[in-house]
Amino acid sequence: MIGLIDCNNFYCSCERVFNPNLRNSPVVVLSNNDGCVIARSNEAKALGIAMGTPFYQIRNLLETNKVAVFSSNYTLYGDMSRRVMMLLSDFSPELTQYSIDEAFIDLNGFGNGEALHTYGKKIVATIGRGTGIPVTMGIAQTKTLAKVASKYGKKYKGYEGVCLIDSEEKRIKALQGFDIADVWGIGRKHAEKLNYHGIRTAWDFTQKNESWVRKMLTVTGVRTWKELQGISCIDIEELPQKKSICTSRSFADQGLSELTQVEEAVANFAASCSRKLKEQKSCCSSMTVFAYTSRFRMDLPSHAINRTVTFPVPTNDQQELAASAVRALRSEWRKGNTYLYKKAGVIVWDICPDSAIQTNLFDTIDREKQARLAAAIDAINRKNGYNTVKVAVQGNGKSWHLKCEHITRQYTTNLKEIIQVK
DNA sequence: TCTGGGGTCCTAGGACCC
DNA sequence: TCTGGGGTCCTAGGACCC
Repeated sequence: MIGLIDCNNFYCSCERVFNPNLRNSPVVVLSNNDGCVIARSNEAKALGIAMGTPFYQIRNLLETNKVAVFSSNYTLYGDMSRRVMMLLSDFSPELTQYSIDEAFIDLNGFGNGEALHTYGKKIVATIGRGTGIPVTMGIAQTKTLAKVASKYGKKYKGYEGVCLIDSEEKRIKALQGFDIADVWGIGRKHAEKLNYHGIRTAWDFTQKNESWVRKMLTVTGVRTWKELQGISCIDIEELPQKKSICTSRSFADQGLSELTQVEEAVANFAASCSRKLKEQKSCCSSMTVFAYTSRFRMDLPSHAINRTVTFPVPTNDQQELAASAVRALRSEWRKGNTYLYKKAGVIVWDICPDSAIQTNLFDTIDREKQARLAAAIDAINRKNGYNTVKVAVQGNGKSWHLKCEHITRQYTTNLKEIIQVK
């Protein structure tokens, strides 16, 4: 059996831990730049606030209903997630973290029926007590069925946070009452397609034959189809290395029009990619720099910059990445350019371990010297904070900024911002 | 006026090889 | 007039996830 532990309305719950007076009132958390709603408490969902709604469109609704609004505080959420996962790891030798707020655990050998149910309740209670984050657990034979179970667990209070699908009768009943669009792996497009063919519930879907499913939804659809029947076939490995790493941001208000502004942004995104590469001990061989105008402003001229460069030798060097990103941007920048760029980013690809680098006979950089410099810079930054030492082109942070007018403190990761008791 | 960020996997089609 | 057969590799785009 497999258990799925899913934190309820995770970002909202994190904020509530430090603002307990909000425990029973509506809360939303906004995306970067205070752009869209990306997390909602149950009370906020009940007000009809949809996921992804632009903030400005519902500002009045939020005020009228006294909804607490927070800018996203990823430092806080990341740390709370770490705490949840740490507690959870005590309950099973096999834990696979699937996202910031979800993990699968292997429950084989932990009994069945009532015993398993009791064990689940113990997990939910322990995490709730240890972190203040409410979680729901779904238990079933496959990951996809565990997802189904956890949705039932969230929907009906009677389950007290743990829903178990452990018999053929329960499986059939669960699938018959489950909208196909809510199945893990079935997105909007696939749901439309299946609806068109008369499939409304997960059960309807399981009644089709394999070749039909393959034709409609390719091999990934077949996996979902099998999993719903209790045949486990989705493997989620702890990804040892990411295959691509991206850092991108939207810019506040209308966007940026000056080359120097976008350069500064792109240099910082490249530096962030360098840091992420180093965290997973890897280097990249190519990089894409992109910038584009707002896709919503039909009244303004639109433009997209997208340039990929390759490196002679795989690298994670902050200076090399930042310099290359800026060069790539400049090479695409049109003279007299007056576009308003709303978003930009840097992606690094072709990632390999930093221990297995193929050197280049025609390399012009003294890599040993550069590595010593980078190590010195990293050491200073580790001690004094990220970006204490940086490349000049990264600027002073004044050329562009993110909007985050409702951000809370870093309660758990910064001593200066620790919670105060009156 | 204002509309997020970061990933993975699969397929079709083009370029290229002999 | 008529133009093969069988591969591999790469990329862009579309689908999905949170």
